[in-house]
Amino acid sequence: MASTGRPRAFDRQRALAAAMAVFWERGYEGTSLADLTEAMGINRPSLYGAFGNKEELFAEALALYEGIEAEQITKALNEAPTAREAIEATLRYNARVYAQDGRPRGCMIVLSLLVGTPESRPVRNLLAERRRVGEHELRDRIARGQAEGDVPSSAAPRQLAAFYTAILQGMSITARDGASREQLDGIVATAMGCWPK
Amino acid sequence: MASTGRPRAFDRQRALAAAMAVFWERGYEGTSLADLTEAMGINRPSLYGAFGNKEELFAEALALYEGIEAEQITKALNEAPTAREAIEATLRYNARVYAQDGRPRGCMIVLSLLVGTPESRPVRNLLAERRRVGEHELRDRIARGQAEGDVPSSAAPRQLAAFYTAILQGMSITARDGASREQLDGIVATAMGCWPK
DNA sequence: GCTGTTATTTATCGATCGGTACAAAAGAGG
DNA sequence: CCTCTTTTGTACCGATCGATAAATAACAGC
Repeated sequence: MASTGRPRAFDRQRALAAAMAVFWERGYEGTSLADLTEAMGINRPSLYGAFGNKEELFAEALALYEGIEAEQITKALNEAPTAREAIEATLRYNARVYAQDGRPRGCMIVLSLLVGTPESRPVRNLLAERRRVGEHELRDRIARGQAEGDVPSSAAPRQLAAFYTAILQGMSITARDGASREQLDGIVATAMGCWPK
Repeated sequence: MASTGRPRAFDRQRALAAAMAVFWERGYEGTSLADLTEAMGINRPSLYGAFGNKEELFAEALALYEGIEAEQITKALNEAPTAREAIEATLRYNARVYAQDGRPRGCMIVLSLLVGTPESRPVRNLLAERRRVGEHELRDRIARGQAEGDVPSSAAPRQLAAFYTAILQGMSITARDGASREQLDGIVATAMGCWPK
């Protein structure tokens, strides 16, 4: 309801997308306010006025990232007829985008901040929580497959989800280390060999 | 041959071990010179005199870390009679130490610095190289198993090594996120299901 | 045109960053 | 004792960190 006042001179969403790209590439602690304002094309007070502070801007950039990625992941998870195909499609999709040109390699949620200063603890917690949610989505899909009969009743959805989550995290690091899509696909192929029979 | 001059008043190896602990816990960029000197119990000029600078100190701390870990890993890899047992022993060992109390969780080589500023690129390259070496050791052990006949000739050592490396990296993140040894062992158990038959 | 509100630019703020200059101190060799 | 060498503690360097104060500019409503 802020129809009054001087109108914002920049596209808030474009600026946010630029911030997301920098955080994704350099991580939370590796990104300075100077990096952000330069990439976003705005001055510091404009950033603070529109986004609060560095931490809030990161949280919003992360939400944008998830919003962009969620569509395809959700599609891969839900549209496949069996849990196994759903998990494999999710892994294959990530193998593709993690090594894609024109964007930072690997997953922003996994790579942005794993260790750091006590001051950045809230950001680490935020990211850990998002990882936990992702793992839960895998688990729910596997449990659904079990309920629908395409996953053996002897399988342990929680354990399988933890395993495929670890694989996705390892793939993010491997992608940052320069692995090609083919190499990531090789990891996916091997990982799918663990599916319960 | 520096028998002359004022003798060093601190234990260099103890100070290095303290630096290693801080780098391991907070990562390279998350650790400040103030953090280091406080943990090491020395003043700044002593640190620079004994270790060069932050980057060289990190490299030496990393070498110490590898030296400590290498013994058990090498033992696990070489003493098992088959490649499968060797890989599983390595994974089990890491599952145990990653979640062990009294030390930072996860692997220092994996977690210390994955993304960051352009200035820290040399450190990232150093860590990526160490990860590559670790992967190569797994590969060599699998290839040896193939030569010795306990691994199917149809198996792909390179692909298997990439897979188990990804698992170890994912386990490091999972451990940092608070996973118990039992949870990590569950991942190991699932991952061993991918072993070629 | 005037008022109220918000965004803009410029110029900082105090704190911390990694890294050192300098002089006093502690040993070895003479 | 004196000299040489290295380490020590103190105090500080310029640069950068995240974040703001203050003044000006651009709009809406009246």
